[in-house]
Amino acid sequence: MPVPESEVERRVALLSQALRQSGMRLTHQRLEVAREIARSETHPDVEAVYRGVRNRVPTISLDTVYRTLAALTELGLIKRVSATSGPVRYDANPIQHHHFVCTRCGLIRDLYSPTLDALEPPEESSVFGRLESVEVQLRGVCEACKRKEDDCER
Amino acid sequence: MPVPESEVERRVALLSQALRQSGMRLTHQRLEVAREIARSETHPDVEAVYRGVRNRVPTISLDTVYRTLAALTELGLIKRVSATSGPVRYDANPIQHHHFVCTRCGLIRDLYSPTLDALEPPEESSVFGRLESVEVQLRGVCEACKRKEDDCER
DNA sequence: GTTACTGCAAACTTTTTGCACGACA
DNA sequence: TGTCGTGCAAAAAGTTTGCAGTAAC
Repeated sequence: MPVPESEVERRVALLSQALRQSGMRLTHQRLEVAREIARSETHPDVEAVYRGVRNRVPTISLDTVYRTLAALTELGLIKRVSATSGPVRYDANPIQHHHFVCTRCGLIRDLYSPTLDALEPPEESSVFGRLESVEVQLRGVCEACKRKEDDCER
Repeated sequence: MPVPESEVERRVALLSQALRQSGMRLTHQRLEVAREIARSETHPDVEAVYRGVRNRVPTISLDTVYRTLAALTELGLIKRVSATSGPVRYDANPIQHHHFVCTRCGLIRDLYSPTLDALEPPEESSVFGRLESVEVQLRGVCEACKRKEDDCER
């Protein structure tokens, strides 16, 4: 089931307005990238967005899609599904735990919480397939990055 | 605070035993990669594991570290922190929601749940920094991949 | 008319793969 | 001894950057 056209346009309007307000120019390319991602339900990667937009803007470059998605993410208008960018990172801690992830620098800290461990996945999630684990990700800005932000504002 | 040496050795023993049981050979390189990741608290990427192991096995190659970590992940002994590997994927759905992620094929499905939305992050998580969002990730094997597995077992 | 944005090309980073030699069981 | 694993090298995949022309405001 696709996102209804009215909802798509509502999202595009939000994205457009936010781009404007942040001082960025609302170019044809950015508008169409925004429309493509607003319409998507499949959590596309950059390449997939590029393919979609090219149907309407055949001359757009992959770089522009990268730059636009990065800008929208920076403004908090869209999100990366994986919390961190860059290389894959591993975790060998076999004890049940959760993560705090800094969206600025990628810092990851373990979080132990019996309350979170006890979390019951909703009934309906079984339609997706066989569940193997539940992980809660707290996303935010770590202390170090907070200090850096404060320093810059002075 | 480092992982206590006794806990490290316990984890290494678990990893070694599991490697053996799966029919893989327990080489010097694999043992040291296992030790390095068991000891780590920082959710290292492949490069960082490589640097650590090289102190003890100067001739090990980066490829071997890649292959060993991939094998340990495949066996479910360690986990990637980001649910999916491969290119970064985006989400433009502004409505609060959570994700089901297939650990085999990377499929991501949105999950709406007022119960999960209402989740209160534990008090102590505020020491990490400023919290901005909470996302619950259900990980497992999607219906399509389950079918593929069943087909192979016949 | 300015200034920011785009497309192109090249560079860089991260990850994967083919192959011959060496090591584990 | 046979087979699996390793290191090397090269390639592939994903992402970033500098620059000159172009378009938004």
